[in-house]
Amino acid sequence: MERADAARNRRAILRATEELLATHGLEHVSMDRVAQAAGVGKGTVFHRFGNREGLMRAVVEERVRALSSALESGPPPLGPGAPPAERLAAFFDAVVALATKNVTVMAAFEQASTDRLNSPIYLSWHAHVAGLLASASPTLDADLTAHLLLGSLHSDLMIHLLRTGDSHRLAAGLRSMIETLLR
Amino acid sequence: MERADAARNRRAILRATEELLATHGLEHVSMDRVAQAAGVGKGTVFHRFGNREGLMRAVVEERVRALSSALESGPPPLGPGAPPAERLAAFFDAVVALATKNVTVMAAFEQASTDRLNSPIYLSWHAHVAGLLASASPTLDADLTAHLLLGSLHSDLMIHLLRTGDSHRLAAGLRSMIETLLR
DNA sequence: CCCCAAGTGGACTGACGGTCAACTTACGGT
DNA sequence: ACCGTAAGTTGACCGTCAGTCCACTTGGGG
Repeated sequence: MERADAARNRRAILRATEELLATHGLEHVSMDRVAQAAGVGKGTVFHRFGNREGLMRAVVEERVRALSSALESGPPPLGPGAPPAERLAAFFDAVVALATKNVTVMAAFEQASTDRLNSPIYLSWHAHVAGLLASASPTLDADLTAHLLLGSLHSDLMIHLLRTGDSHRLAAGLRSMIETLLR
Repeated sequence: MERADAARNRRAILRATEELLATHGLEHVSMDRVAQAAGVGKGTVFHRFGNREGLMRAVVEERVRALSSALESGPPPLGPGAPPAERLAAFFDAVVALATKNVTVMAAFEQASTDRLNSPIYLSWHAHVAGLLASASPTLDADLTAHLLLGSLHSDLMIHLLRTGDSHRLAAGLRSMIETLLR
């Protein structure tokens, strides 16, 4: 079990990280600053989260949890029940919205991550997309296509689209791309 | 003009960087080690290339130069003359082969780069792809689609595909994706 | 051959992620 | 109510990094 003070500190650290990421750029959010902002020693941060990657992953996982559960047990078209093509469209609408609202957090995670493509979040999203693609179109290379579609969530591109004011085009573009691929 | 010793050092630094990247992982290639391996002082490296990003960009540009000139003045289907769809397919075949052979170099550049999408190389590739897409299918969002297709060159994905032995599927997948999109 | 702009080198700085051993504390068992 | 201990906390410390700076050297045009 996790002691009460440990749980309190975990929450404090997560909130401090989120706030620092929101107010300053991700490059100014060092582990020292997180510790200071959370009012704990640096050792505590590392004891809780292992390393920078672990901390950023925890922050991302918090922001993503709602979508994850909606995917596996929510109402259609996001959850099970709707036809694959519709579920795919719904998923990308949702995930693009999520990524747009959390660019900085996602970017911080990507930067700290050594193997993005093996992170639990990416793996589950990839499995979800690949599975739906495969059941909607058996001739497609579902595994690879899933990677290509998920590549659109890369923070580089998100930041670029937000800066140029073109972010609204991403969801639409993906929708029509999916439609074309499954035709 | 660049003095003779300066030119010699520039080449030595570039070669040292390439060799270190090839033999050790990119995370073990520090500016100090590059300087030492090239037999020059660290100050010289920074004087020549500005910063880590500049050095890595220079290495990448060297590896990419042949493709760039083939695109704008080489024989079809890579160069001008062939129909857009064929030029696109040829481009992605070539660029995937290039990226496969130079994963480490590309990865080092990405990691050191602060704004990949505004680097000269990416800008020129994006313009090339977007232009061809637009002329082959006026209804497409060519600009966005070009970003999505070029996302497949991200080193994360390349490394993953190489590790799992699936790299050969990338070129094929892109070919059929382009064909589908332009149909 | 001389001069100086161009080039060089490496000690130095500040910041970083991560470690660790000494210290403190929550809390289940008695 | 108290105590023993496993769990948690801490910040000084470490090695490494990218980048700076200035005293010094040198290529090569006039």
